[in-house]
Amino acid sequence: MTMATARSASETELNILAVLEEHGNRMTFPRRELAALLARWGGSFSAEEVVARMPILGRATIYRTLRLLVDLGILCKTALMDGSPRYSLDAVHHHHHLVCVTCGRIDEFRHPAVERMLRAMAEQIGELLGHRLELYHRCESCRKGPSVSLRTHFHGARQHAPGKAA
Amino acid sequence: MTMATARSASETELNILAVLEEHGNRMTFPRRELAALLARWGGSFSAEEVVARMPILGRATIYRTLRLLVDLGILCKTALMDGSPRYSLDAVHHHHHLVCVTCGRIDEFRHPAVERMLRAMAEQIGELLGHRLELYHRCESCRKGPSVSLRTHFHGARQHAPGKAA
DNA sequence: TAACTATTGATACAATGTATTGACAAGAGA
DNA sequence: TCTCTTGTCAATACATTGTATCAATAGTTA
Repeated sequence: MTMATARSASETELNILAVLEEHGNRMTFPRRELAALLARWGGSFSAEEVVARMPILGRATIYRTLRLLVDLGILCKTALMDGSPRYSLDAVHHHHHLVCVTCGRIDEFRHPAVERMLRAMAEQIGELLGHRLELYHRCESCRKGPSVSLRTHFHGARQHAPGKAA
Repeated sequence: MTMATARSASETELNILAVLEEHGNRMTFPRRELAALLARWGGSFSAEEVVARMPILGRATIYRTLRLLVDLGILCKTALMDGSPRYSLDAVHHHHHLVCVTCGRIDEFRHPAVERMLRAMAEQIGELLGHRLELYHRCESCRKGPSVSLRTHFHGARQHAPGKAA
């Protein structure tokens, strides 16, 4: 299984700014601030967590910028098992997600078995326009240590539950 | 690829009521009404669409009942490519989803390639607690006829787009 | 039938965004 | 360098998709 390799925060920050510029976006104060913040973040985050850490910026600006970064392929928008959205840096270009149900940690991975499956399905379907694959587990530190839960209350409907899936 | 086989609406309705009862739930007016409605629906639907067609019932009741039915494995909650939730009847017990990006039609399927992939990943990860797999395409009728779009405006972030995925 | 309790409906609120709009500032051209 | 155009911002209102609360009610059982 190929896992994403880390990049330094400042390198990531410069990369974000570069991609923004390449696509003809202006280099504004909010975008610089957000690039710096997200590059340093480490792990996954919700939009509101970013809002809380950047009270100088307007909420709408933050949501707009997150969407822009997702569109540019800089961020990934993934769902926890309960469906609530999380953002994370997109290190590898095409990949899938390994999401910890306890702490919300999101790892990117590539695996031949997944690629094989997608090729097989594309052939069956004829026109595969996109896909969504998330695997839920408990990460190493959550399996050991006293698990720090991500949120008090998990709401919404779960996806395929333990007994049904895998 | 194994596709789900249809069941008659009244048969489905009785099945919903039976499962509800088996789990010690009371047979109330809203539940009977919703069982009848959903059994006849055909295709996928949003919670608000159900609310609109059942103005006699309270919104909270409808959301509560949908969640109950998802928990009981009668309904599936799936996401469109833009992330917006859709409900559909769960015909096969363990399955995956083929979602039409144009009309929102959701088909269930099972495929050995997917099962193989899940087994391989479970072995790698050690503890696979759940997964989410959706494949996006355009269904047969949307590929032919003048496509009737599901909603005017698609908002939110897309998942892996054509160029990136598959 | 009475009593017990799950369920309902109304309402408020939470999470996660998008649309609108007037103000402003970044960057292009003179 | 100055101005002008236009993208961008912040504020705000609103949309979508739910959940929490709580008094009233209706299913179920004794």
